[in-house]
Amino acid sequence: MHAFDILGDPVRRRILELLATGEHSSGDVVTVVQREFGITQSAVSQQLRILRDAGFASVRADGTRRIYAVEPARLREVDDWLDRFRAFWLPRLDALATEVARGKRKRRHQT
Amino acid sequence: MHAFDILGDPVRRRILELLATGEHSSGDVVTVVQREFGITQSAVSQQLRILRDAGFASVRADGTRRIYAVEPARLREVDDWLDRFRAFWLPRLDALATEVARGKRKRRHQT
DNA sequence: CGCTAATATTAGCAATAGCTAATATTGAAG
DNA sequence: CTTCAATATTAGCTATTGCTAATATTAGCG
Repeated sequence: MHAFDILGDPVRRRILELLATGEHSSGDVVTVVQREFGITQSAVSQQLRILRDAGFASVRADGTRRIYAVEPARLREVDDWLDRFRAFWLPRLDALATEVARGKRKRRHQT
Repeated sequence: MHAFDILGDPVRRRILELLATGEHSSGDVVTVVQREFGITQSAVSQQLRILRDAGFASVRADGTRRIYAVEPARLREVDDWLDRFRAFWLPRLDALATEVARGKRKRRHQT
């Protein structure tokens, strides 16, 4: 499934924003999302599963808790896709910045 | 409408990829998308309208032709949203790269 | 004008996505 | 080994989305 299909949902985006700040238990995520979107625990759990299955998040058990963390690879795909548009808002990188940008791009698909 | 909602469709993404390489007439877009997705002119035109309405593309008339161009602002939104995850794949920018990255970020929301 | 080419619009249909309600699973603690 | 708390799963409903087919619009040209 394409990265953008996953990011097309506001609940999933919100969950990822939350995970961007650090690990969180399923319960934590439910609390926040429930407050902001007014949906059930079930709905949040389903979205967490979608994020897992799509490789945007990983889980580990901590007793009866499930601790979720963001998995950056799929988000890098989005960043890579944007490369083709960067020329529009970075019309001319000077030599130095170009080097850095190149280095950054090369480093991709390694980790 | 959120940028990601627009980018969640493969036809729309393909159209934007096409426009990233330069301006194209509606007909050009139809030809390419039709070949790759097998959908009608109508469907493509509807997607072009969605891209226009959402601010991802602009049009100008050239006789009976409509020439489409990519409008980068909405794509920058996506780039901005990704900022919160960049720390995951750029764990430590050296001083130089940091300067460049900062400059880049500051320049946003100006144009 | 009347015709044609290029494009846009509309109505209606079908597939999918995301939700709720109900239920299942799993681990810890008494 | 039962009970409770945390989380996941399933079935089924509904709203939305993207499509086709048909039709409308507009510009250029004879």
